[in-house]
Amino acid sequence: MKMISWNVNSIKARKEIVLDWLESHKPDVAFLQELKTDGEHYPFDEIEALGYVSEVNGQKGYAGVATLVKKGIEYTLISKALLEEPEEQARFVEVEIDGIRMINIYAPNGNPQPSEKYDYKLRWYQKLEDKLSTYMRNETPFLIGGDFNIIPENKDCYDPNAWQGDALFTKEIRDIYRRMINSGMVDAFRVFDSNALNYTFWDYQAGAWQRNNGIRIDHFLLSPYVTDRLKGCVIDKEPRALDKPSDHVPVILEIN
DNA sequence: ATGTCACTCAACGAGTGA
Repeated sequence: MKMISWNVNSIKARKEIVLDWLESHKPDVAFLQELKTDGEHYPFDEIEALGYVSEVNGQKGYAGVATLVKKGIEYTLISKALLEEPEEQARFVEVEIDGIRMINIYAPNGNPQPSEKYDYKLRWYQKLEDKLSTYMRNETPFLIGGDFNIIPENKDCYDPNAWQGDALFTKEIRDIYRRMINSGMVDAFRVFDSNALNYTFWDYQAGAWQRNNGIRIDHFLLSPYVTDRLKGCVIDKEPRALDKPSDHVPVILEIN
């Protein structure tokens, strides 16, 4: 099974790029983030024409996530809310396929730090940790993918000094990621490329892409059951070089 | 050279978020 995670930074602005990419790569499941629409501009019809059902958790102009499942694959919608119902920010979709919980997240950015937004990020991640530790304790097979807005380690950014004090790189935030790893979840990308300087995001500003001044903040974490079935995990940098690109690129996960 | 982009609201630019 081929899965992808991609922060598209507006599905309306990125529609053609995303449709073209889906058509050529044909993932079975796609996690999209930062749709920036409540559904009015979500291309349900075009995506269905490519052979996908969309589970959209959207909101107007901000955040928003969608999980696309190829038609013919049986799935169950588990939830579109992490915190409580109804949720004020659309950042979560959970489905189950073949006994595996599949969680699509767009974690809060949290900048500036400190601020109310940073506190919200901490509260949001506390809820996520609670959910995932329950799954680990119960040995529920799961994977979680998306824009974590966490730079896990120094090697996950071009210039660690430039990110000091940023809400993506405080010790407090990196500790959240480390706790998830220490509890037994596996960072799928690092299984195959343990020291590579590969990024998933390059800022639009200051020629960040041309200078390869990027960060790795889009991840797939796997429970032990899913780790045993891991075949591959790669970052596709190609879409970042297109005209009018997203500032993030897709991460591709393959599991048996 | 903080060198960008996409959104909303009520306009034809300012403010916000990333």
